[in-house]
Amino acid sequence: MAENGNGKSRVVSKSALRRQREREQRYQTILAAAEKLFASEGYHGASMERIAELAEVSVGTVYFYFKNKEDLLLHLLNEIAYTLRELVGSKFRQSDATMEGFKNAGLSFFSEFCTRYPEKLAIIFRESVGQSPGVEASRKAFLDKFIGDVAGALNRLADTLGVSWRREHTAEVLAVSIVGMYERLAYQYLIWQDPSADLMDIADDALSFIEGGLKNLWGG
Amino acid sequence: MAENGNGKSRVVSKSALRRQREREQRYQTILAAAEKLFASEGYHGASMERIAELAEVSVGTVYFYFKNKEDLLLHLLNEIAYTLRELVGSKFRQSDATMEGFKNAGLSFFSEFCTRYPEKLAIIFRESVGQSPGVEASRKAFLDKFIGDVAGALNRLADTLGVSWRREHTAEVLAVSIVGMYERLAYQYLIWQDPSADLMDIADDALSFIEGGLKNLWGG
Amino acid sequence: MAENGNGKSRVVSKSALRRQREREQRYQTILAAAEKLFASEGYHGASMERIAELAEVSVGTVYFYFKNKEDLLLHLLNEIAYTLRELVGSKFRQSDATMEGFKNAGLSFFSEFCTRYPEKLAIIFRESVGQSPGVEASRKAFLDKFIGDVAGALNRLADTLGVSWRREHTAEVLAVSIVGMYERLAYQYLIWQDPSADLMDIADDALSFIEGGLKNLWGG
Amino acid sequence: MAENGNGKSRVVSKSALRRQREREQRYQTILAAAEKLFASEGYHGASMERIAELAEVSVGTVYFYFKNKEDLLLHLLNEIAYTLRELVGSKFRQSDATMEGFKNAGLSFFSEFCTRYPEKLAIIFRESVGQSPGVEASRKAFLDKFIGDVAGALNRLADTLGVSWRREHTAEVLAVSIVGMYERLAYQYLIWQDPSADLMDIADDALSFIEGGLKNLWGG
DNA sequence: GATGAATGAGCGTTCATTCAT
DNA sequence: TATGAATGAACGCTCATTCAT
Repeated sequence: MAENGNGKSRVVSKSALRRQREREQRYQTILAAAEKLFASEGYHGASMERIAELAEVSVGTVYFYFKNKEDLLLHLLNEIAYTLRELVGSKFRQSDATMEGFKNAGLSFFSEFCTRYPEKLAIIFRESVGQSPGVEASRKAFLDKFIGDVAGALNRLADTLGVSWRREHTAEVLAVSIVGMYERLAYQYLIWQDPSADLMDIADDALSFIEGGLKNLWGG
Repeated sequence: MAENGNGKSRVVSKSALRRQREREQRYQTILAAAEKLFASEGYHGASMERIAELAEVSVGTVYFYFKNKEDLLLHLLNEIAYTLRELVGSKFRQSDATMEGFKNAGLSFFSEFCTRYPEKLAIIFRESVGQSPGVEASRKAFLDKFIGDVAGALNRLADTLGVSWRREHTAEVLAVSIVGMYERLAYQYLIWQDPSADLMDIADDALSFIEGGLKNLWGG
Repeated sequence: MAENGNGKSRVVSKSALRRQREREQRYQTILAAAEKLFASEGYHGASMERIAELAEVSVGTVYFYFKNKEDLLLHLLNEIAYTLRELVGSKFRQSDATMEGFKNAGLSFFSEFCTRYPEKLAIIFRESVGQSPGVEASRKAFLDKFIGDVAGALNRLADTLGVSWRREHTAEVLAVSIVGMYERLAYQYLIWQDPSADLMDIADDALSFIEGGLKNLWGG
Repeated sequence: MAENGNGKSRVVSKSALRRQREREQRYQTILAAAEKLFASEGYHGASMERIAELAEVSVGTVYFYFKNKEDLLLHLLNEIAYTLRELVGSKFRQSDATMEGFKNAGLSFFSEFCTRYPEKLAIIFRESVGQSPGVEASRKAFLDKFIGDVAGALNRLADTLGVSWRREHTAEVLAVSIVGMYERLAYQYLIWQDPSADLMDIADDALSFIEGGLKNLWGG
């Protein structure tokens, strides 16, 4: 439309685009308000009214963008899960099949995600736990994919080294274990307490531990 | 009182004892009802009335034994935490400073706790997450102690082998990591899905991984 | 229990009875408040809070006695239906198979029910119309029974006179018609306007009309 | 305007006419959508958004044509009332002062209105009952006119037969009664249940009953 | 004229908690 | 001690209505 000479049509197009942009912005504003409040007051502690207030819209508007409170958490969760996989999962998927790459991917969980987005961390590992079957399903879907990212990297590592796993599910079990380690370390040292030691030292210890565990399995 | 010759006092004593016993029983009945309902309906999904109903007492009675709903969860959590440390933490504390002992202690988490008490598992790792500052504090206190159990075993292992940690907090970090592994493995394979592979194989993979990680750290 | 000499047991019995009485009274108080408000503000216009206020109880108490707003209307409707059948339907059921008895029964609809209970009249013929499938079903159930009362009287009249109906459903159709007459007359002259003529004259006209219709059918 | 030679004005006129036609069409489309939804979901169950959706216009457009929801019901009600008086009331008004004509007019209520427009039937006798003072007033206005149609026919019948009424309001009372009969018969056998007997048999029974009632009153 | 995003008062309902008996 | 009826604050949610575009 922008190509033809019709001024009006261009105007329409412009205003439609602007409306689209505003719509997207409002959606994000509400999501951001929910993120902030869910993290600080807890999912149940944050009322829809307070979320609307913080987003500077009316309750009705929140319900215009999200079906209900659970839907809001669900979308927030998916957004966070996407961010986490974008920042960290992608590192595992792109890792160059070296131990160094694998460790760096793990490191990015702490440096790129946890410290930069403590609220997202709190929501994905604390607020969304056990809230409802739907949310739990979404959490599982995310974790399965994230575990898949890690397992994929492990498999590529094994391939490169020409070694194989002890059992069919070993790679998956290790991926689950590694994700569990990351999760609890973040919970312990970032949600529950400030890291008394430097977080990078903590990550380094954990990653060396993982590296050793893998090397040993592979007869290193 | 029961020792003196006063018949009446002995009777009183008897009935006092009986009352004491009944009291304790009621307390446990309510706790058991809460455990069942929290695990199946979720903490928020289980109302005090339904808990009272299942325990075959009135709501008022529940409030006689527990200050409020959070207090009920708190006591339940502590009971479960006690059981878990009794069954598993004790193994770490008593481990004979051999790798075998350390692994067996880890194994008992799955065989003695998770499979035998799936409801306790759901409550401690799902239902009590992020419910309130008080509950979080209780969860943290438990996990700190449990992590201490594991760290203690690690330290004894290191002593025996005559090796030392890379950093001051390394043992703690590893303990946190190991507990995180256990937690997520249990969540993944027991709360979210039936283990497609045999649970003992899963535990064996994880424990070998841990063993390797430690050995490697220690220049094994 | 009151028979044995045990004073305490009598006391318990007394207080239990009193509680029972109070319970019943509260139930009736709430029902009465709802009747008043539904009649004056309409079913949708009357909020649960206002009903509670008028009954001098809390909202929670209303919900203790009634599952929800529809349930409240349903119970009210049934109570009113019972009253109506007690006052009027019974007259039809007991009518002595004379035209006089039949007409007197019809008269009692106006004199015993409509004028004495204008609020019940408004609820059963106005407020409960088309409110929900459940309420509609209850209304139908009541009307079917009431129509049955009238049809029964008609059949007894016919028997006595040794006449038979033109068709299988004629008695029912006439009963439906007669009930419809009563209903609309009451709506017109008592809900919508004060009877410009004397209500008893109106009833007399209608009843003579009915009498004539029946006589004529029977070759009178 | 279309008559003058001004081409432009004719074009304007044409488009003005077209616009006028479209306007009328939109109005009717919305009314039809409301009729359908009020009948199937109930007045309160049908939201303005769903009505707009079904009419394939926006909510704003509905509010352009109708002041508010009550206004929409009011217009719908008047439209239906007009149809009913057109189809049935007119028969009473035009009845040739014979009993046959009077009965045929009554018959047309069932054959021309109820069976052909079950949704209109539901709205006028169920959905618009007790919705608001304004709607009740409109309902009353319609029924008064309809009752007037019937009363007029009755009066002409009486005139022809050279008989007079027992009382001043007798004709009106009978008209109200007859309308009530029709209303409830339709509600009972068309809204609540399929007629187990043939509807025309039902109507025939009712009309014979009426005929007899009248004849008898007039010393027939 | 038409749009549809935005509003917000108001609703029905829940449930942890209390307290007279 | 035990009861369970009573409380009422607080919640999630709806939907008729408005108005800038």
